[in-house]
Amino acid sequence: MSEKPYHHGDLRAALLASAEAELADRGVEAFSLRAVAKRAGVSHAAPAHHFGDTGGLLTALATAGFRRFLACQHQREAAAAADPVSQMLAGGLGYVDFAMERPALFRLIFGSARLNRDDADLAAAGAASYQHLVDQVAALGGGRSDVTAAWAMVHGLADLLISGRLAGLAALEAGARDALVMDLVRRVMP
Amino acid sequence: MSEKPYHHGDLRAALLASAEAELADRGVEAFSLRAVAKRAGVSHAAPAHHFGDTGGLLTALATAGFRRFLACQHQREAAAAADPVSQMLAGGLGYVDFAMERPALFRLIFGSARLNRDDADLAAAGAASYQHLVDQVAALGGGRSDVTAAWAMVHGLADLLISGRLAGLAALEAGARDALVMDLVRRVMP
DNA sequence: GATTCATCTAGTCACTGTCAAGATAATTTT
DNA sequence: AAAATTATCTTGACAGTGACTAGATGAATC
Repeated sequence: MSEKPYHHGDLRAALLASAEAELADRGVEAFSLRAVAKRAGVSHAAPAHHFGDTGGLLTALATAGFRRFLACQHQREAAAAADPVSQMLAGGLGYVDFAMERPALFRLIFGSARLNRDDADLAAAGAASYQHLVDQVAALGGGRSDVTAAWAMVHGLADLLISGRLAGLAALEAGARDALVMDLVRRVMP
Repeated sequence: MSEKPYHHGDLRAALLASAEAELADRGVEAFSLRAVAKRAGVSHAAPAHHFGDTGGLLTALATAGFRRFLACQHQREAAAAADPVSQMLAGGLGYVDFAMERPALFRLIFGSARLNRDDADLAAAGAASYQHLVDQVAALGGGRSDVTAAWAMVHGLADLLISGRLAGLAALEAGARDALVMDLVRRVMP
């Protein structure tokens, strides 16, 4: 196979990977479409065909990010006991895991103004995440306000952690941090 | 006084005001130094003398923002009863008020990567906000983990609200929303 | 095998942040 | 009061950016 075939093969996936790397390196605010293209070894206008504009690429990245966000929670849940309380605590830990492992992606998903809010895939991925939380709270016999309480607590923890404002908590060894996070989530359980 | 004196008089303050307006209009990610200058009716390089670069202007804006953030809480607290519980609840309401009134500024303060983290004034303003929370929790007899719990809860609420993910809560009439926020904060009190 | 279509490149435009050089006015010094 | 110094602001330049157009390349279809 030649070094530079005109057709990339799976440029869409390659661009998404490059975009995530760029996002992690430079953050949402310094995100550059041309830098993504350069990283993928492709011309500066190549992304346009697959994603339209920058917002389209970021939206696709956020959609994939939402799915991995859920996967992160499922991973923790699979390693936990099956009772609703343990499952909910595990979900919270997965939430925080994702934020700390991919802070820029977390911020993109939950805070960026550059996403196409009316994108169907993105909305579906976001709704799936929300539904997961609702299910967990329902399994505990909780209602609307319990969902809000749990979400706000875990989300606040995650956001403050990656902003560096919970330095004491962030500096803890992983096990100790998990214990503290679980303690906090327990406070808002129905 | 002529229409366009060479020396502005108080360009620094004027630029800060323009910057905040720009921030509110276009968000952190689309923030443009040149647009700020144009808005203030001044040449594109004028801001550099007062703030250095874009990060410098945003840092100054964030510093002022932190002070107004505290003022927003004080305003609520002044209207509340003097007991520690009421004061703490009022502080939480002020926290959310600020976020909903100036979402972009809130995001800048707590999330932006474009701030000079080692700026002394910014650090001091941030520390003052944190200290206020610590004091309120201490007045309730709470400790470290209570501070984290309260902060995470209120911050998570604020951040989710301005991201549009708590549409149900955001749509509530102000009084009803306040009641719900207070109910949630009460859950994490020591 | 010819045509059609998807994919990618190259070039352009207005806009951005930052730097350097110069113009203008206020302040200080003498 | 006059001169020198300093602070403030403008102008012009540069590389980098997102988006658009036109065109080149190769795969798929008929």
